[in-house]
Amino acid sequence: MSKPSLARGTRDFGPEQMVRRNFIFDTIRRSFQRYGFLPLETPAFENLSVLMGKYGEEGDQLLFKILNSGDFKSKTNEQDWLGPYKPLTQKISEKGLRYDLTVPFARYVVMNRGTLVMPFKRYQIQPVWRADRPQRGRYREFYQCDADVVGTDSLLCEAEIVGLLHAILPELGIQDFTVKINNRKVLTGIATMIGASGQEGPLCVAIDKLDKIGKEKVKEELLQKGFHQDSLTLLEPIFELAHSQNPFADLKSWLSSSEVAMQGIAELEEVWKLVNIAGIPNPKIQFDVTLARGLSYYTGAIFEVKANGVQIGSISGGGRYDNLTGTFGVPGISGVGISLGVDRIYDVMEELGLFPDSAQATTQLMLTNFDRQAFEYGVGLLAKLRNAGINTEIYPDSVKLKKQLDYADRKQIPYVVLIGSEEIQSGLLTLKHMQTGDQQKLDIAGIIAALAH
RNA sequence: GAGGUUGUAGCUCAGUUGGUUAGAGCGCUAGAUUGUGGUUCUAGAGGUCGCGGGUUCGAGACCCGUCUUCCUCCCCA
Repeated sequence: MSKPSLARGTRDFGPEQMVRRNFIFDTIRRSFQRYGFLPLETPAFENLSVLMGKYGEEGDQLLFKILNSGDFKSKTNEQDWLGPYKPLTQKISEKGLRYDLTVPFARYVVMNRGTLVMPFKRYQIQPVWRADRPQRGRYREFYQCDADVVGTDSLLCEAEIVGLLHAILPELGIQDFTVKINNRKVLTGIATMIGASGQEGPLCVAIDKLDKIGKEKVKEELLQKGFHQDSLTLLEPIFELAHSQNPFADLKSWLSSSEVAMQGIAELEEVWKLVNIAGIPNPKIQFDVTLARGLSYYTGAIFEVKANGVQIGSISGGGRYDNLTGTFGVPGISGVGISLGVDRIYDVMEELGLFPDSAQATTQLMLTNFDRQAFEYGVGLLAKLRNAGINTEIYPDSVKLKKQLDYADRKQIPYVVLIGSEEIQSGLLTLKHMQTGDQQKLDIAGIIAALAH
């Protein structure tokens, strides 16, 4: 009785949207394969033990948890229901919807490490779910397109990611974008340097907002989070780096005492070098110390891609994680990957008017029919036309011609064939071009020839 | 998770300080046109006013709750 509705933050994709989305998926998939990545799919939901603790506290909260089926209540006692919700959640929910594709991938690698060809390169295009508040460009169900390499420390992988992005985005029509790159090791070094070792989490979150809220607000936030005034003084050089001509050199002199930071800088320089050798013309990469990213598992390079000229969050993000498989008991497998957000890319393309109009019509030719006899005659022609490579359909009811033509018009079908008793007798069918209204009498071979080119 | 905002026909929206039978445009259906769509004309169908309570003689309008929309935080694709 009640009106149907969509769950919050979810959407249907109609035929028109799907044609466009498939264009994006196909483009991304083609490039992934061209770079040697193999396809993988994992289940929509995982055991919570796999998911929990991988995305930080915030992430755990944003996980969609699945209520145990059956009598979940029987395994709890009265005290569970009186106490806080988190311990109770653990007792009544053991599974959750995946939050990203990287963690399930790490799980897969660990479970199949004996059989995988290392380094293992996989791509994965599937929806993920997050229980946060929907906004523009933010949904509770959305698709990610991931490409990851595990089992090698080579910084070529980082450079290849830059290459991938420079292959995919322009092919979608997105010419003006920036690949922001940073390295977690640099951030770790900075944290140690200012005497806030181990505090890079909150430090990153605050620094990340520099270009949004400005230097003073960042300092304010850090003080609130318990950083000492001395730390802030030591942190001062970071604010100059944003405008630096040669940021790597400045970083090196500032952080010379930190071994970790120096390694991070060396990695960054190597990535820049490899990108140049790889010959990507005019690479749109930018070093950004303030780039932090909240996902807690990153340990090396960090990426984020912004489409310029639109008010939509980042369309892609990624980085290197040294110990993601370690949390599943198999340390020492380093990985690096990138994730493209199809839904945001769609929004960007729509805002920039990058979708071609034509992509929509799939039917090229429709047969009309005036009566039962014409209907049967038309049905008999379908295979011939389709075998000739023409996307063909016949109107399924012998209703008024007006209605049939109206249908063809609305579906933007370019050609219609009129079949009546006259046509059946002569074998000459009327081919009508919907846009111009031109009609000509042709036999079936003539129609196929007319539509062939 | 915090704060704000929105919801009336399939769509976009009117609806006065609470007052009788809730409107328009577009779209839809049928006809004008028994073998010709996109233009025009005519007629028609379509609404538990998001949902649930409350105030009132009377609620689309006021109050409370809830869901949803969009926005700012938080965080992210």
